[in-house]
Amino acid sequence: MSSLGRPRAKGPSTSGLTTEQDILAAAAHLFCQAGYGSTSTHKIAARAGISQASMYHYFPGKQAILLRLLLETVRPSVEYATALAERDDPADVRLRALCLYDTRLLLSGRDNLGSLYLTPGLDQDDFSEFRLERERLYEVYRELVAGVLGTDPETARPAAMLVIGLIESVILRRRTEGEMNADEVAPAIADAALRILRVPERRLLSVARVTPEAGLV
Amino acid sequence: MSSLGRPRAKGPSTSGLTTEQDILAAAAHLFCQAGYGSTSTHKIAARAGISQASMYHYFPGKQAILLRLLLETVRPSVEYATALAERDDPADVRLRALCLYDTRLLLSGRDNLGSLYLTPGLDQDDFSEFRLERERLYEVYRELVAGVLGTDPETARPAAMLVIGLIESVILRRRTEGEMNADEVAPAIADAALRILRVPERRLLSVARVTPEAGLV
DNA sequence: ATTATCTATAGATCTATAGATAATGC
DNA sequence: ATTATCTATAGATCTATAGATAATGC
Repeated sequence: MSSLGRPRAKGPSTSGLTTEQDILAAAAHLFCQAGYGSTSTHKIAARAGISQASMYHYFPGKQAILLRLLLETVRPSVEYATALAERDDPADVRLRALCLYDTRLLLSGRDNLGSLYLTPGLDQDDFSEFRLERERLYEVYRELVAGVLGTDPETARPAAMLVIGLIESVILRRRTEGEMNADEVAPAIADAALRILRVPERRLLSVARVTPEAGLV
Repeated sequence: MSSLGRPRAKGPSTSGLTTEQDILAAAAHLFCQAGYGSTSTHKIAARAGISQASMYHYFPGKQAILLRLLLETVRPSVEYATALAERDDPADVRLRALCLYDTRLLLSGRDNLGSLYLTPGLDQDDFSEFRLERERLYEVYRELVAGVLGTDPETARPAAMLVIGLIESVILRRRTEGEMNADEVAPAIADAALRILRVPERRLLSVARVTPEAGLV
């Protein structure tokens, strides 16, 4: 823990994190609480325990911080999904696992990081990297839904959007209702996703049996 | 159309709306595009065709504008829902009608006004009036879902949240995917809502038959 | 020498108010 | 006289940069 550079005016970080991580954590909290637009670089720096100017040593601006947070949030999902896509379990089993995983992810963590997806302006060029990752995730959903329905992925698009919408609705729900018990909510969401796709109730029972609550992979 | 007061510097409103409505429309557009926090009173005024200071003649600040927009968006839903709650059609028929109505409402209008529900900070005191209205709407959902499930409304709460989440997911979808055909999406959402509640497929067919696409009431 | 931080600050922007002004109404 | 607007502006805040400084590394 030798510390290079001039020491912080307000004392060293007590978080045990790097300064970059302190900044990301501070921004995550403020973006989720007050919103991206209402959060100034000064407030982020203050919460991270550094001066406003020091932030620019790590990020060229607020936008770059948001992009990093978005990527860090979507990437675990994409990785899990692409791993799932290569397995040969039945499609409904894999889809249920993905729903469980994503719902848990959205309900986990101290801040409602999923709510960053709701930030206006993500259709701007600067966020194309995030949009691309998200598109990869959506693609896996389409493939799995296609597998369940017995159609091709393009035909499955509207149904997949219903499923994705249901999953992402936990972001809004966490916002309005506060914290929830993921072990109750996640299976309820996953089952609802399969019901939307008309998976019969008796099939649901056996799918639930082979999906360990921890998810596959 | 006699016009009281000093004329606007940039010429009279071409919208045919009152100045108050011009302000609300301008704010709606900017809040939805750039987000509440990133929208200044100056930008709102500029889009409304008045000076920044003139805005304060109509609203004490940005927050009051947001509140008005939120109330104007949620109230039609609440009215439709409470009217529905008093009818004696079967619960599944009424729930389907409400889902159709709300989905259509969220998909209608030039701006994605539903996305204002996603604004951080609505848990602040200043928005209690909006939260109360929204709670009234949610209550009707719980009653109708309870009717479908044959339980009491409190027991129906988790299932109702799934349905509400599904409906509200069209806000996110409109944000990410752009405009959609409400006549395709709304029935798909409504049917999915009933499937989540395990309404059997054959019952769905007859429910769809008695729900005129325009909804009840 | 290198690094991570700092302080200071210019210039932009933003909010909210004071007070003037250009219409109509009486 | 009343009203809806305006212009002007004080004071706060915000972003981004320049340049200084207090550590460690060599």
